[in-house]
Amino acid sequence: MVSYVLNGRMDLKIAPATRERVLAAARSLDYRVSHSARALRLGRTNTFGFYTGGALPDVADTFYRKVVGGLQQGCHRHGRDLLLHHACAEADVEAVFASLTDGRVDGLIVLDVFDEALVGRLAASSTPVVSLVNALPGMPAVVADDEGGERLMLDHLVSRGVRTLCVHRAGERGNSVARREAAFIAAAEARGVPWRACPTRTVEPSDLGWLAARDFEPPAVFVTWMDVFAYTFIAACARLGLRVPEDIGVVGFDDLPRPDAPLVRLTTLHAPWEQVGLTAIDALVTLHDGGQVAPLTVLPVSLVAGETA
Amino acid sequence: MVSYVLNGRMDLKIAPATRERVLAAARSLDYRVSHSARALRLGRTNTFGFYTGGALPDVADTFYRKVVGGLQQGCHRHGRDLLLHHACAEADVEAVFASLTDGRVDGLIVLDVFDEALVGRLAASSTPVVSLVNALPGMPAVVADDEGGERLMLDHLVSRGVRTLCVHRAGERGNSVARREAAFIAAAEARGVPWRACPTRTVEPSDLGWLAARDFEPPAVFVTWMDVFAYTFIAACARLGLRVPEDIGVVGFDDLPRPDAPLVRLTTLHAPWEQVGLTAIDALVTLHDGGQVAPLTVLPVSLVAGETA
DNA sequence: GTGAAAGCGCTAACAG
DNA sequence: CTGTTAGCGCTTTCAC
Repeated sequence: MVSYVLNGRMDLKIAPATRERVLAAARSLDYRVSHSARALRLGRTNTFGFYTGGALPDVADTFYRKVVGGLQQGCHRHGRDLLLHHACAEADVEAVFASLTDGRVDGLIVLDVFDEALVGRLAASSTPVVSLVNALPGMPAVVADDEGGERLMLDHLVSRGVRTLCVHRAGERGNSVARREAAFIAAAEARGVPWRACPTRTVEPSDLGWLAARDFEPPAVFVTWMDVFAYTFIAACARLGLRVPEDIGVVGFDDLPRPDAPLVRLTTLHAPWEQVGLTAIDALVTLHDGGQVAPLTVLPVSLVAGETA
Repeated sequence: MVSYVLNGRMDLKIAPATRERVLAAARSLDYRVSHSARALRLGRTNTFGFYTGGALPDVADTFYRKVVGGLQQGCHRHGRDLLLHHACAEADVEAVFASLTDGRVDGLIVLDVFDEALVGRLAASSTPVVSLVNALPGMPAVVADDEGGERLMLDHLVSRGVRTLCVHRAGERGNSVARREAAFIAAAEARGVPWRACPTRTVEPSDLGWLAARDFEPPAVFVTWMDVFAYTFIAACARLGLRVPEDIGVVGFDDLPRPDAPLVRLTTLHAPWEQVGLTAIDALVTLHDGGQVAPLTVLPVSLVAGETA
């Protein structure tokens, strides 16, 4: 059995002479396995796919790398390959769905799929799908404990004697950022700590009027839901001549490494994004093998007490 | 011809009634094409692969996104899919080579493949391969004009009356960073402008002695080969109490957008990384169709006069 | 222990 | 214009 030899299988007894004969022939013919043929025959590809809706904004890069790193590690542990599907902005839902479920991969990890029709198709398909970071209807998800993290953050800020909570209103809905915001506000209200909304979408002067006017009572902290936004805020403060944290503090979420050395160590929440990716692959393997997985897996988040609040 | 109908081919005349019959059957059976079967039959996958050696460091994220964006756009234009291969650090060269050439993709774009054995195998394989950013022996490459860019930069600095050129010695060899460094130094010497080497590998105090001691005569500029390093340098200057560009200027290369708003607009060289990716795909398509491509394609770089030098 | 052969789903060529 | 069929390269079952 040529196939047995080439795959290095030891479960069948093959005469050493025969084995060597096969190997020699393969070498001389410059034999290369055909992935397509094997996949067709086996009905599986030993490959998992990663699909993220639309183009990832540049700001998400480091986060993305963390997640993909976890996926890679998980795939490696289970002897699977990882295929990074590329979102095609112009393609319609059916085309994207077709290309995701054409048998190229045995299962799918999805992130930031906001198209409800696509989510529905994927949830109903026979391909196992696991959602990352955000829970999606109809499929298991692996997420960070956004709510628990924000409660930790509120406790931290209260213990530091903060007087004014300037809460970032990003205007997002139904995703992890929105959950963080809701959880923080709920915690503040439960503790009776006053807060105010700061609709600082960008660092444009029009959005930073409250900051430029120093329209807050120190000690104040600006509470954001992503590190990258906290860093942007720090840059804006520097431009406006405000010191962090003396004039106003700032906190984030993610605890992602920065490409350039930041001027300060940010006070933030550490979310285990690699672990999220790794856990999602574990779930996908279980699903692919016909097992059951929890509809929602929540991974813990911890406080990183830095210098900014 | 069921196949003709399902593929929406109009070159063969099919009776509308038959066409509709086929389509109805496909719908009722929830028919889905099999990528593997089609690939096996056709001997092609309409997919190009992107492979980058080892894990990409976090600092390269934005650059990576730019390049991949260009690849994606190019693939889309040519109706190809893009498969992002994942480097598996533990796997040996033969295993990586086998997985890259198992017929999963019709051609390969490679970036930062430093293993010479792997380069040799790929160059000798029947799979078309195009190298990006760096030229590699035995395969066509698409690169930015590192040398021309650095000449532009030298001219700019000279015209601004710089007196001391502190040149970053990154210690890299044989890649685009090394080419930039060599070209800048050659241009400086050709113009008779003095320069000195500054082995600032990191922002550790031990590497920044010359900067902390202000061991340079203003107006001085620190010349680096990547934006990310220039930003790191700016952060170090801030920590040491030096102003940029008053005390010392700094310039970079890449002109990549920053996730957070930078405090200053960096003086740098704009390299068209998306265009590099796009051009590489064009070349790969030509190669795959049996055509010839130039061994080296050099894309122009332009000066971005910012506020830091 | 080893060789032969069926068949995965698809496309293209060919006969009707 | 339409139905049938060979065969892509692989794995696995079945005779030998």
